[in-house]
Amino acid sequence: MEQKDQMLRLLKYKRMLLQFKSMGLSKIFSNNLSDAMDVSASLVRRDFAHFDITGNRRGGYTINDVLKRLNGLLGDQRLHEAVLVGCGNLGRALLNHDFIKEGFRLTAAFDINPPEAEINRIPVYPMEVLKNYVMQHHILVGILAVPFAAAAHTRDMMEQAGLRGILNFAPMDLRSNSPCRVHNVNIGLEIENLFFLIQQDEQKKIE
Amino acid sequence: MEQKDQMLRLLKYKRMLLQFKSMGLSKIFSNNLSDAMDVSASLVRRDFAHFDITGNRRGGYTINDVLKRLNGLLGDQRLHEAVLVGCGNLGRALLNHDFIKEGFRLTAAFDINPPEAEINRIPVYPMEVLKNYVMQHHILVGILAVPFAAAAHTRDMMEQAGLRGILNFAPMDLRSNSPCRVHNVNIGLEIENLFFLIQQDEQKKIE
DNA sequence: TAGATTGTTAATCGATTAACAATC
DNA sequence: TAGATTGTTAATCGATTAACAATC
Repeated sequence: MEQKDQMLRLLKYKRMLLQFKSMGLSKIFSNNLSDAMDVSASLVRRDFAHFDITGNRRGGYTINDVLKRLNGLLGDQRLHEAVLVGCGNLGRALLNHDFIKEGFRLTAAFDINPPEAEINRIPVYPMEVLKNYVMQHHILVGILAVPFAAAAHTRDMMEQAGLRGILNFAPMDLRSNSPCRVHNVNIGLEIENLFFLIQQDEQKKIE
Repeated sequence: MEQKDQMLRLLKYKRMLLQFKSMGLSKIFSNNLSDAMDVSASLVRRDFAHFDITGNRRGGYTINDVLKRLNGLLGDQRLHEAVLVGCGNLGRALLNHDFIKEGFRLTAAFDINPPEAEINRIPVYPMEVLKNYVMQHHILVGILAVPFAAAAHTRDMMEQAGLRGILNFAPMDLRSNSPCRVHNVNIGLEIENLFFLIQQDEQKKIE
């Protein structure tokens, strides 16, 4: 978990600040961000200080300045590119979703058996050409959306293709190995966790 | 984050043990679980001890015993039921996915403007009847899969309908209020986070 | 018995918070 | 000036780990 949480917070600060900015604000207090997100004002200031984001001891932080600094920290602002592997239901849904606003786009999709030549104008290729495509286009990140049974094998292929990061939607936690980061999004696990927590809430109410 | 992580670990232990069991094992060491998951052996033993799951100082833990205890802890084993709100691309994909193996099923879907009467045999109703349905069927958990602009409003409707937990897929973090838990799954944020971490990896390599 | 693994304690670690002096 | 907010320090908190005695 280390500083991964902090990075996620930086991304959230950025999004939140863009929202405040679009509402016409130009200054912001650590307190405002604390209210708008689930973060203490102390932590906002600490995060900012840690990355040399400074404010004014009377007037708070200048949104534009903070955004400038965050953009610098969060890396190149060109549109990021990623590929998708697995064109089942979930894969198709992701292909049909427009992620431009979120800073990246899917440039190609892959499937052992491409159901169509393209989906939402994104070309669909057979798995065999994944490696070539990834290397030629210098793609770093891929979304894995294949069924349980194919997950582990697909992960290996994606890593061998040279991808450095994988967002895994298959219902099986995949491990992260050194050259390739894997983040798991396990929908079933999240739902079961919710059920469990709610059940506990009920029990507490009774006690 | 508190003990939420611990609960997630319990769910993962369960899944992992089921896998080991299906492979024919009947005994397991804390070390095995440590190897198979991203958890130290120490933590496995601590988690188990914390929930009175005991093993044998020579032969490790009996998988069936642990599973029995975990099932008790993780709550009723009847199939959990949830509803889905928002039948766009992502919503449809979720409706077409079979979550039975993961312990729950979607019993109904809702949309301001139902595109079809049913999807994958799951009925789709207009939003107006959400509250009635949730109350009549004692549904506790809902998946939110509407666009950004509708997210906050939809969340309110779901809470007012009586749902106690929401899994939010809209690209906007929603806050958790006391009677209703909200867990956010922000795909865009996850991807951006991956890009950022990878970029940092590169920089470290250069240094 | 000798060896291996659990169960448990104290130590460590890192992240978060509280508090307040500095200062705009 | 008086008041408010940052920047920063030390205190707190909780989760994880290391280590080892108990014991099968």
